[in-house]
Order: sequence, then C-alpha cells, then structure tokens
Amino acid sequence: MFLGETGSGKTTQIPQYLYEAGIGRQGIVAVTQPRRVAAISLATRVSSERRTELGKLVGYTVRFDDLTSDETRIKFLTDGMLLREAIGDPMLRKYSVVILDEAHERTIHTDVLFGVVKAAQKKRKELGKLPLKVIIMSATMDVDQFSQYFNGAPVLYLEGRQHPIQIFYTKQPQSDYLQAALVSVFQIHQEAPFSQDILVFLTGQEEIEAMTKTCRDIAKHLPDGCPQMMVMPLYASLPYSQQLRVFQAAPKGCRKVILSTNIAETSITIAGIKYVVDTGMVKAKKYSPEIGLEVLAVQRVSKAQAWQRTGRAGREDSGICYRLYTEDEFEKFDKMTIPEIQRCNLASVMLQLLALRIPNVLTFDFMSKPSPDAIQAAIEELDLLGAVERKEDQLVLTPLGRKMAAFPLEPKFSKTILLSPKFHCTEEILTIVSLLSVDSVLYNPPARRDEVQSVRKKFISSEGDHLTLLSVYRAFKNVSGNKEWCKENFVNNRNMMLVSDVRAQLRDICVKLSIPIESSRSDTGNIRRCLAHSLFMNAAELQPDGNYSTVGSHQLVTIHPSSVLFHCKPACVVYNGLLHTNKCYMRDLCVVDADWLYDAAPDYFRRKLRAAKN
DNA sequence: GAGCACTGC
Repeated sequence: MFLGETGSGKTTQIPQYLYEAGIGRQGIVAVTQPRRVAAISLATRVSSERRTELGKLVGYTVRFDDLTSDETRIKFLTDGMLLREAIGDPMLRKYSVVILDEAHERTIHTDVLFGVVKAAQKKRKELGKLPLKVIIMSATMDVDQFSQYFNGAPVLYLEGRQHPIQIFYTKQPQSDYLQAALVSVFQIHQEAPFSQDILVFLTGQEEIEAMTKTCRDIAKHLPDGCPQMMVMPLYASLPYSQQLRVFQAAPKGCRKVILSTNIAETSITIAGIKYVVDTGMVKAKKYSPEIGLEVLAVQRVSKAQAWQRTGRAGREDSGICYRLYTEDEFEKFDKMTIPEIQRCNLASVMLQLLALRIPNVLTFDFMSKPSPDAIQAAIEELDLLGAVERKEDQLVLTPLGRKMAAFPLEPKFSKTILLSPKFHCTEEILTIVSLLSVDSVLYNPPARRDEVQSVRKKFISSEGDHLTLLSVYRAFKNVSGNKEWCKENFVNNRNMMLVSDVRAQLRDICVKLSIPIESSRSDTGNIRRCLAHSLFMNAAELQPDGNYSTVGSHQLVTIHPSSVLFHCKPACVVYNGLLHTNKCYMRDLCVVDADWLYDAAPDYFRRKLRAAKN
C-alpha cells in the first residue's frame, strides 16, 4: 500500500521499479485509473521514459482503444476495463501485479475491484499458482481501512512536493454562498496582480451561467486602474471547444476567473491558479433503494473534498484558498465523501459479481458495504428482468442474465436489446440504447432557447423521447455526421460520434451472441412495445387530477422539462429513470399502451395490485 | 407548469 501526495511520481515510477525488479517477467503489471485520459497519458509518459514505442513494453487499454501487444509488460487501464476483463478471467491470470491507483476516489469500479483482486489473490494461493501482488495507491490519509481490508498490508509513505497554501475561513457562517463568492472574487480581483488566476467551485450549470453573467456585468464597470477580467464557465456538458478556453492564457493585463463544478477537482487541471474560492457546496447524487429513486441535491462537501479543492491552488507555486464557511463549520463536515457504491443503484454491480461466479453475492466482501436494502433492491430488479434464479439455494445467473452481463450497459438496457428480436427492431433498439448510454446529444444553450426549439421541431416525435432521439440519429447519419449540420441543429457532434462507437460495440456483441439484427423500418409500434416489455417496472399512468403516478410504487411523479412530452398528457408512459431535484421527475419517456405492460409482466402487476389492496 | 454533479464498461 502506498500513500503518496500529488507530485510524488508514484504512478509513473512504481510500475517501472516493479518491472526492473523482474516482477514483470512473470506476468503483466496492471495499473488502473478511474479516468480514460489519465490511463492514456500515463502510459504515454512511462513509455517515453522507458524510451520505447507506446503499445510495446508499455501500453494502455480503455474502451474503444487498446494499444497493447504481446510484448506489453506495463499496462495502464481504466478500473472499469479491468473489471470487464475479470468477467472473462476472475483470477486475473495474465497479471503478476495489480496496482489500484487513485483509490481514495472510491469509484464504484475501484470498490468492486478491491473485492475481486482479494478473491483472486486467495484463489491463486489456494491453487498454488503464481501469487498475485496487489498495491493500493491513495493520495489521502484514509489508509487504515485499506490496510485492514487487505489483512494488515504494510503502508509506505511518500513525500510529495505540494506548495504551501494559505487558508482563510469566513468569520461568520454565510447564508448566501453565491453572494459570498461574488464578493470574494471581486475583492481578490482588486488586490491581486492580474497574472494570478482565480478558480471558484460552484454546484451546477445554471448557477454557473448566472454567476458568469453577473461577474461579466460587474467587470464592465470597474474603477480605472483595475485589471480586466475574463470570466469562463466550466462544466461537463459545456461543448468541448468552450471547455478548452480555460487552458488559454489571458491577455496581458487581464485575469482569468474560472467558475467551475467539481469537474476541476480531479478531471480537469488548470495551470496558473493562484486563488481558489471554495463555496463548500457540491451537487451530488444519492440513491434510495426503497422507491428506486435517485436524488440529486446540493449539499456540503466532505473534508477530503475541501482539501482536494484547496490543493488546486498550489500546483506550480504557493497559493491561497478562501473557504466561504467558518472553521467550526468545516470541522463538522464529513471526513470522507461517501463511496459511490453506497450511493448507487447496484443492479449492474450485482450482475457483474454474478457473472464473476462469486459464490454468494449477498455476502460479498465489500470494503464499504452497501445497505442490505440496496443489495436486495438490485437483486429484485435483476429477478424482474429474468437475469437471476435460485439453484441449490444459491443465486445464479440465468442464460439470459449471462448474456446481459456481456453488454457494457445498465441491465435494463441489455434486456431491451435482448428482447428486441422478438419485436423485429434490433437495428433501432441498438441506436436508441446507444443514444441513452452517452451524455445527451442535444445541446441546449440557455441563451438561445427559442432558436433551439424551432430547429428541434422537425425531430420531435409525439411518441416520446426515445423515438425523437432515433430521428435525430437518422438525420445525423443522412448528412454523414456533417459538423456544420450539427452546429445548425444544436446537436453535440462529439457525443454523436461516441454514440456511433457505442453502437458498433453493442452490434459486435449481438453478432457474437448470434442475435438476429432486423429493422422495423417505419413501424414505431414495435419499438414502443419492446420498450414497454423491458421498462415495465418504470411505468406511470395519468391520474384523473392530471398528475402521474408510478404503476409500481404509486409515487407522484412529473414529466421532466427536458422531455419532448413535457407539454403533453399521454395516458401511460415508461421512463428510463426517476430523478428527484425539486420534484420527482421521470426522464426519457415513451408513450405505451397500458395493455402492453400487463402483457409484459402479468405476475408483477398482479403482485403490485395485491400489495396495493392490503 | 419549467431543469439535468462527475466518471466509466
């Protein structure tokens, strides 16, 4: 176990030491990363340090991109990718060492891998095979539970070269963190040399766009002698070209002020930041298994997250961080962010564990156990989808479940694909599922809403979002992905290209599983039937009072404003998921017949009806 | 009647 601060070079050096020590001769050294870009750039760097061609001694594997060969001995890969490999080989036989890097981030994939490598290690020992060495690397002090989990593994500490950062707290709690952020930005702006840039952490797109406008307005009316200000928003759904602006140096006499979500905490690193303004707030997802509801809410950051934000000020030189909360408030923050695995729907994770032939998934050795309710809810979902069965008192995958696990998708979407041959619409379902599994291909700049609406009219289907997206994709293919067309039609070109990649991958998997791929052509009824049969547990009916109620749990829900059905009142719909922000919203809707739902799962609805009566 | 943090297979 290595605990190393940022800049200690642990990720690039340790794999090379292991290789030089001869461990790489018995098997490959794997190094996992939570993000694709990190895996690729680290492989590139280590490969050039070894003075070898990338893809030979040193390589990487991420989704859609595999640059490894028979010679590869040091392999960087995303944690999700190693997990996928483990399904084909639970003992990870080709590896002599697995290094799980950035373990402190506690992504859902890293957390599952903790258990998978531990099980592989034990199994290999029992069978007298080459031992599997496991190294956990973390940048924070939470090593105790890592060490404990891995049977008291030794901990090594590495010195980093972080620059000192001065921290200021507010004297009083702030009731309005946006106002406080605004005041701090302009206070810094009037006092500090113009070459020192400011990074402000806020919670979301809307808030950031509003704050950007306010800052720009104020910056127009600054007193003489005050430097100019360039205000830049930064969040994930911002088009790539606009994200890139934050890397450009401001002109002389001008200061950069970047207003960002937590994307700038880890995913995007900006040089030249001297000041960090931390509102102490973040928008984060929680999950309540009882009603299958995701809740997205603004909440306090953890201490670890606050330190991560602070660290963004000291990357090249000493820095300054303004925390817009008192020191007492900070002391009350949670120590660590709750691991993702305790905040998610676990259907995918459980399906993967079953595919790994874990003996008893209900008692799987997680480092941080999810609640029994969450595990139970996931198993029930898999059961409804027909993915699991009981055999000799063990929970195992059905043949259908095993096929579902082959797809890199949420189980309900794998099921949609596997059902589609019955409705002769696999071509269309592949497209729809691909569109749903990447970030939105529809770009909605708030300032140009009317324009967007009039351009988008031609794609809109009265049958719902799935079919609307399908018509956008067809139009995109008709112009061969023309970039100008994308711009004119507010279609995100980058995400659309990704849809094509995903679709090709899913299509390949279908071919491998001998699934016939037919097109329903102009018949949209079959597509909707297929969606009704796979999303029946996500159905809602219009009530006499004009509200919607979910068929399963009688939850009051509303159509999300992003849906093409927002202004409509169809009698019966299925949706991809529920998201609770201010209200409980259904997202991505498809109009269906109530009869189809009952046909899809008569037992389920009979049970629900009985439960409602009791 | 009006809204979507961030990754990843």
